Amino acid sequence: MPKPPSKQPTERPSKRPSKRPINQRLAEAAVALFDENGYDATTVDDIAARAGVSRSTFFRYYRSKEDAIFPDHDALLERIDARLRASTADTAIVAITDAVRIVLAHYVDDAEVSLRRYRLVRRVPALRDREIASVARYQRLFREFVGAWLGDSPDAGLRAELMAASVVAAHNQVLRGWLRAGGTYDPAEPLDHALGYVIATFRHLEQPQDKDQVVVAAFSRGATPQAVMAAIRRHLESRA
Amino acid sequence: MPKPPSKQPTERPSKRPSKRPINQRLAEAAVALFDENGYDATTVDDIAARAGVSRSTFFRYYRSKEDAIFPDHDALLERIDARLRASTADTAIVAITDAVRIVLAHYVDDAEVSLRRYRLVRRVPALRDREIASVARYQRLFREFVGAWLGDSPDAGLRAELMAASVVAAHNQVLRGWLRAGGTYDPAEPLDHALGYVIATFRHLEQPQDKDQVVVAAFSRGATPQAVMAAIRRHLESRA
DNA sequence: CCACCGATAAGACTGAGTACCATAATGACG
DNA sequence: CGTCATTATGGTACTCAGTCTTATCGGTGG
Repeated sequence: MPKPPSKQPTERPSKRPSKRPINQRLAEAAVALFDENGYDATTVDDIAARAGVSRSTFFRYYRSKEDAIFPDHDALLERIDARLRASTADTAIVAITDAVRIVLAHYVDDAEVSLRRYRLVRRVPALRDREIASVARYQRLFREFVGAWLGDSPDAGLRAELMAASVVAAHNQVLRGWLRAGGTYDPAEPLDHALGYVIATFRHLEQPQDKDQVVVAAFSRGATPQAVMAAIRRHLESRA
Repeated sequence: MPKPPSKQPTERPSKRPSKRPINQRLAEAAVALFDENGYDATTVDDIAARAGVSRSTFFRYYRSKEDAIFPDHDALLERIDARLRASTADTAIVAITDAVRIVLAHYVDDAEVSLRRYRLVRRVPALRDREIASVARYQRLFREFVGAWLGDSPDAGLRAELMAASVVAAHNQVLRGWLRAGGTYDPAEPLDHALGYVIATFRHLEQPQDKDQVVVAAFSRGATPQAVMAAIRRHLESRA
């Protein structure tokens, strides 16, 4: 198997004509050519030529032509995985929230690149499918995490699938809105809103026994307000 | 552009050596060869040869090698679209439920084919990605339908995305369970259970104003039970 | 200076997918 | 029964992605 170059091949290169690392030059050349001539009309040779390297070198850095557009998906996937693994059962929701925030931040931090890629991916079916497949891998991570979290409770599989799908869908909805708007605002608040929506959804389902329940309480008319409050508090806390 | 053969090219063919229509013969040859030699090791020439036609003919029936495995996705997509369109706002939930049932039934009706395809898709990344992209198209249909249904209510976009994702995830969860079990049971009940779960989830969210609300009522100690009931009824009905 | 080693280049090869043209089958019609 | 138009099919050539193998380049340590 072809081993990828050990590191940034030239941290401080002694070569004259090119200073940026080759993988960046290739990615930039790819995006530029895709913009200019379209995805299908651009060959790998074109990309390599503009980057000033050979076709062989292109494939040493990217497994495929599509890969040049999604250079950092694998690294991001690993960060998400790491964040999820670094959590216990009682911090699961925080871990999920954090993980989604990491993904969104990754796009926002590189708004320029994200927007250009978005415009490109939107009109090239092959790239769209590729991106969808990537999203499915995130969803799989979340599903496995939630599944392990829920253990073997009833419907654990179904709930894990639904939660993962909802979390990813919420993220995508927020991200797409931000991209469509040209990245002109901070999507942090919309994301929290969307995630809050999702979490509220499933929190309700986790305590189905409480739904539609009506509590009727009767107190002696002479009871002090403190006594009434104490009784109510005892009742509420017995539920938790 | 190459026009696909107008109809089943030979309803009752006069040719001797082959009676089944060519598209079926090609699909069967493809699946058989993929089973025997693996997906990558099978070339389009191999498939065409086993089906007794030329390579050109293969590409006239299927746009790509992958297409031979998913011959009926387009037709199914159109059926779903038709079912969704044939509904009004107040029958939306029924339409969604029906549509999902149609998809599942499509797999169950051809259990043999579905199971073989499942085993194949599971271990060929290219096919997995392709299938994921197909699922995304279903999800898109549902999303657009739900979005139109919700109109411009607050968070309509987010809710449409979440509902569509949940409906599709529920279907996938049920289908995968059935496939993993070798198609040995009727998944209709599990599907209804899963869809019920999803519908309950969002029904709760549609009345968010009631959540976490506590009602405290005080009545004169001498009030008759009828008077208390009447007061409660008035309060509840004022909410509806 | 030499030996080694990783990065790159160069070229051959397979196979998917496209385009184009030639030919065989079919079906309608006189 | 022949003719003509239509349509499915076969065949061939081409582009390009992706793989593989070999050669060259450049630096580094001995």
